[in-house]
This record gives sequence, structure tokens and C-alpha cells, in this order.
Amino acid sequence: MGRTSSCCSKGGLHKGPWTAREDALLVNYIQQNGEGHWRALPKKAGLLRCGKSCRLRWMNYLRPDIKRGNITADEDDLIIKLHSLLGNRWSLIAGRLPGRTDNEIKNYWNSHLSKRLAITKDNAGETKKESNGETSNTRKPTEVSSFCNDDNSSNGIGSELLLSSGNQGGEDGGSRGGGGETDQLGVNGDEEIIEKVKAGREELEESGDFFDGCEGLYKGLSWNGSENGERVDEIEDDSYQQLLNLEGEDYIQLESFIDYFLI
DNA sequence: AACCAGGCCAACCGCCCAATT
DNA sequence: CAATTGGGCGGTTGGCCTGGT
Repeated sequence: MGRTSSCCSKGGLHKGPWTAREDALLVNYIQQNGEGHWRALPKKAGLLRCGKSCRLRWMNYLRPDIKRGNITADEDDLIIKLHSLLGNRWSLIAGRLPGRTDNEIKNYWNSHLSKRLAITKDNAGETKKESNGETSNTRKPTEVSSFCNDDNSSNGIGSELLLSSGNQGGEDGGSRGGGGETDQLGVNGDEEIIEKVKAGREELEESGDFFDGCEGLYKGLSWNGSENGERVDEIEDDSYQQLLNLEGEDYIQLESFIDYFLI
């Protein structure tokens, strides 16, 4: 892609790995003044870095709530499930893995999971061939085939809703355009689809069926902000195992649930 | 011991959106 | 309404590390 001029290339700013001294300066400043105002921060903190670089360093490495160490098997499984639902929306996935950063998850996916799943998929393909194309209506946790790109036949509601999530944007700053994602979600200002989705939502809200279904499924799960139809951005630690245990119809309902609240 | 290839991951990049001017 | 600014995102790079030869 080429690295041309950027904020970091302006007038003698440092690039590359951070030193311990720079880390200390950044941490001290944020502890005293809080996060934000990244563009002005470097000057005030006495750093020769651009604001974006400072923000990235803080968010991905210095934040006190960052969880260090290897991704656990539970987290691994949850990442796979969430990726199958959300695609490459790393920040959203990270939001459901307390202490993990989007960058970390993205790296983990690219270096571990994508390869592993490619192999799994290959094997599944061969198996499928052998069994003469018989398919299952149950989406297994590790059977990732980007939900967004599937035919989504398992769940009309969820898939339609997902279509509109691309440019509605929530506090995640909106799923970014930048190409891939918008295409992946099939959103390009198609008013007809959006109207269809809205109508579908209204219908669900009126009937209450959707919430009734979810209520049973998510009883006990600590979804933040799920009570009043608000977006769900984070999930409590102790909900992992319950999520991981979801399979079959329950898992399909989970897809619908997330799709709904991500709009 | 030296070299090489591949993997990992911190950091940078360009782009986008929302808020502000 | 247009331009600017600030913040955030996903994609990509490149240096370091490790294992194999």
C-alpha cells in the first residue's frame, strides 16, 4: 500500500517501537489528565509522537485493563463464533472479549484462526463430497463460513437485519466503509432493503415473539444494555461459558439477537 | 555457528464518520 | 452548506524471534 506522508511523518516525530521512557510519559500524562485530545497530547506530555500513535499505543498496549497472555480456548472459540456473525469487525469482536484489543484479535485471527479454519473447511468440503452433499441445518461453532457471505438460509430475520448494520453505525464509529465491509454486508444505500429491514423490525417488536424467544435464551446472560432494545457492545466475563455452550437452534437465535442489537 | 524461511505482532497507513467551525 | 478537525477503524507492513537445516 505504500507508506507516504502521514501525521507521523511530520517534522521529526519518532516512529517505530516505543521506548520505556515514552511509555512512562504517556502513562503518566493519561493518569493525570485522562484519555482524549490525542492530537494535543504528545506536545503536552512531552512526546515526539503523533497523536494517533499515542492513542494506538495506549489502546493496544498500555491500558491498565489489557489482558496479557495467550488467547484461551474459550476466547478462541468465542472469537470464531463472533467472527462468523460479524465478519472482520474487530473492534466489535474485541468489545465482547474484555481485556483484549481489536489489534490483538485481528492478529490472532490472521495468524492462527484463518489458517486453521481454512483447513477445517477443506476437510469439511471433502467430507461433504463423500457424503453426497448432505447438509446440516445446525451451524457448528467452528464451522465458520462468514455468516455475512452465506446464503443465510438458516435465519431470514437475522440475515436481513445484518444487511443494514453496515452503515447504521453505532458507537463503534460505524462499520467502516473502506471497501470490503460494505460490500460484504451488501449495503450500498439500497433504500429498498433498508425499508424492508425496518418493516421487519417493527413487525418483530409488535409481535414480541423475537423478544420472548430471546428472553428465554438469554436468561442469565449478562448482556449489557440489552433490556430496552439498546445496542449490545460488551459482554460480561462470566457469560463466556454460556455463550460457548450454545448450539443448534439456540445458536441461530444468538445470531438473530446480535444482528438485531447491532443495528 | 551461520544462514534461511516462516510466523508473530506492534506499529503505521489510508480511509471514513461525526462533530465542530 | 462546506471545510476542517478529531477520533476510530480495518488492512498492511516490517522487524524480531524461533525453528530447521
